[in-house]
Amino acid sequence: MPPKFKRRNLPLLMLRARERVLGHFRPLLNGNGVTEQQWRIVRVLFESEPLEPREIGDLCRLSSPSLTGVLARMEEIDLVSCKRLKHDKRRVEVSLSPRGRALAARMAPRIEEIYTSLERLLGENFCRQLYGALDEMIVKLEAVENSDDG
Amino acid sequence: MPPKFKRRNLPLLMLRARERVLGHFRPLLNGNGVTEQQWRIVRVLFESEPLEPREIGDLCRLSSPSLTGVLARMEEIDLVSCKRLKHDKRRVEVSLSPRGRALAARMAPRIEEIYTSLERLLGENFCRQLYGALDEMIVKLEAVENSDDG
DNA sequence: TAAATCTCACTAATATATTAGTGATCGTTC
DNA sequence: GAACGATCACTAATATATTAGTGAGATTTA
Repeated sequence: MPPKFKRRNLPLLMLRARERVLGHFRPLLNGNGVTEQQWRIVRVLFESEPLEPREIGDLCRLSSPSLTGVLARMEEIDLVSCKRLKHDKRRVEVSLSPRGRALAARMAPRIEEIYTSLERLLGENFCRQLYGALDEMIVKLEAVENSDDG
Repeated sequence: MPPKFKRRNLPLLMLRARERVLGHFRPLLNGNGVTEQQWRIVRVLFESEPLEPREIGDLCRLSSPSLTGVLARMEEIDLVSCKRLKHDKRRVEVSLSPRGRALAARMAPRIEEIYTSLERLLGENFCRQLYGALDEMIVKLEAVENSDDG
């Protein structure tokens, strides 16, 4: 029985690889009571605060509808605080709460440890090339998305 | 303000790259009324039929709970048929329906076209190395998952 | 062969993803 | 400055993801 597809399923292959990577972080995230998506947000806010939902969505690849729920839950468990801008009532400003900031500070070194172990498993050179390849993919496959603007 | 993390968010980077790839397939999938997950299943069944849920879950990286719903919906819209095995009533056998098989046959060449255009955008050599790198990651990061068996 | 164990699909509950659409608000144009 | 178009967060509806747990049914063990 010859294969009916010449190419392997690339999105599936990328999903598999990503699952493996996430598998190394998941215990830490679960142990600290944050989901993967919540951690993405905590992480970007820890680097630069405050941010607006639209910016967070772009940085963390979360759609606007997803973001609405995620931010609501994060505010619920006191990870972030959201306040509407006075000069533009459409917009919202999101910041880490003290608890969220403490969580980020506490988790950061553990996260780095995991990256160190990943680099040991994969090799530093491999990792460098991997990041480069992913960046290159994102740039080269980006144009097509925006080509149906007009 | 120095960065607080030495490493970039690798799962996020992989998600971004995967999103770009999927962006090229999504119009075709949506146009044919199948979700990404449903297409993964149709595709593996088109290559080798029949399969059991557990096998499909492993091949397509769908958890058992997700699979239950996805397969139910696929049976609902007549893409697959599920029948329980006589000699082992725990197990189920999933096959493509005639309609599912026709869909796969009709979509296959369009899928290949998209891969061709991706290869043109990224370069054949790049793609070959990409597949290799992802395979390597999956193997090298696999051991750790199974190391907490005992 | 009865009990303990294991496998399998499935349920339950909550969190996200995806697609389409909406209302309030802002900037621009006339 | 009122109509217009654009932006923004948000809602609604459906599909998946994740984690924990269950019960029927097969397999192993005692």
